[in-house]
Amino acid sequence: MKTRDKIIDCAIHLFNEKGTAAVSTNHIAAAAKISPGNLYYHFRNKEDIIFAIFEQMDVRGTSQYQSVIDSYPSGTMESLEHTFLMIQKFNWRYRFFKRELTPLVMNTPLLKERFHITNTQTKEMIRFAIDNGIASETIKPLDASTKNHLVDAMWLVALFWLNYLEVGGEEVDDNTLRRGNSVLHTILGPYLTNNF
Amino acid sequence: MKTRDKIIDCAIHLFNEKGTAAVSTNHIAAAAKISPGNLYYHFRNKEDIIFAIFEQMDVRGTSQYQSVIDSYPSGTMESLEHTFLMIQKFNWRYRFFKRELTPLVMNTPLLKERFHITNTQTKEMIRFAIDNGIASETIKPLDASTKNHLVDAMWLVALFWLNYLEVGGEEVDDNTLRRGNSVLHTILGPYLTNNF
DNA sequence: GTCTATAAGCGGATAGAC
DNA sequence: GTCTATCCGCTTATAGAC
Repeated sequence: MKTRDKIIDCAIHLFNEKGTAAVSTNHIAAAAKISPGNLYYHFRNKEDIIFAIFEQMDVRGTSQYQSVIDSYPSGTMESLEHTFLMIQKFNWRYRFFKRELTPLVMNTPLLKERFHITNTQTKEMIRFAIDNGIASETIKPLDASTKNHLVDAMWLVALFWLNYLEVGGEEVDDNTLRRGNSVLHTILGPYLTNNF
Repeated sequence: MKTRDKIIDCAIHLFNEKGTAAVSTNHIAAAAKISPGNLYYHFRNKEDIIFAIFEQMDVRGTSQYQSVIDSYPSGTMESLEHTFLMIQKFNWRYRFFKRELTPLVMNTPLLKERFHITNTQTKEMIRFAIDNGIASETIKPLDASTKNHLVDAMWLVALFWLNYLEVGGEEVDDNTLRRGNSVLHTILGPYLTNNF
């Protein structure tokens, strides 16, 4: 394994354990069993490492999303559920990032810019899925503003469900993740054609 | 103004501007125009200050909630809307706390314990409001799990709407806060008796 | 690419005078 | 209650040898 990747792996692990603020570049170097100087050969600073982690997340996330919609066509309830669970497992893997999402995005200009792109794309995908649902008569026709609010509601739940569980002192496991899915279904359900 | 309160005020302001990690006790002391030593006379450390801020939030929040439900009986749509907007304005005032909610709650045992109480109480209030809505036939009868999921959905939106706006690069103003209200209405609307 | 050594600075925290 | 002075430890970051 390349040193650069080893650094990223150890950083993810430590950040998930203790949060980015409590983890120094020295800690990361020690965990990766390299010298502090070596770490600075590969990265300019901690921010740079965090940004590299974000890029990894972004690339892997896109490819995972692709494999879900290859298996379950967009706009079906199956694809919705599998996408949601995929996102949650993903968020868990990089959980420090979602926990500190707002400060990280706000205080790092580069990250802000890049996250904004991903964020916008994701909302467009949700909108696209809803449109497909309407076209295939899974979802009832919606006026524009209701559709916008549903996109917001669904993306909000997907982004923050993990945080919601953690601040509530709940375990993150299959049960609680599935409950997130049920919450999503409670929101979307009344807008489905065959809900009752 | 008492020194202790001056420290708390300056700390809130600085934390909101730069986040808790970037603000040292020295910065707070300088902003409050007192010596670093004096700060340590009033608080054991930074964590202690954050906890004091949480207590202030908690006390003021409870009293504000009281004045809302004194004006608008629990279970009406007016009370829901006013409560939501009140919470958002409140979250904005202590916005650093909501931005860093998960790390703060997870890494501070004392805060974890206290937040858990508030969190549980709030969910009970939402449930109480829904029950009142059902009793007064504003809300259709709900089975137990749907009710649970609605409580989760509504509290999730109330807790994280500000974060949702900020990570999306949106301004926090009357417009976007009202949009949060609309999202809530899109979620709850189909469960109302007179929605359409 | 990787190491050792180290500079420079900051943050947390305390002692002791007033 | 408030100040000044100060100590320790840690973190970031770089220089230079291998």
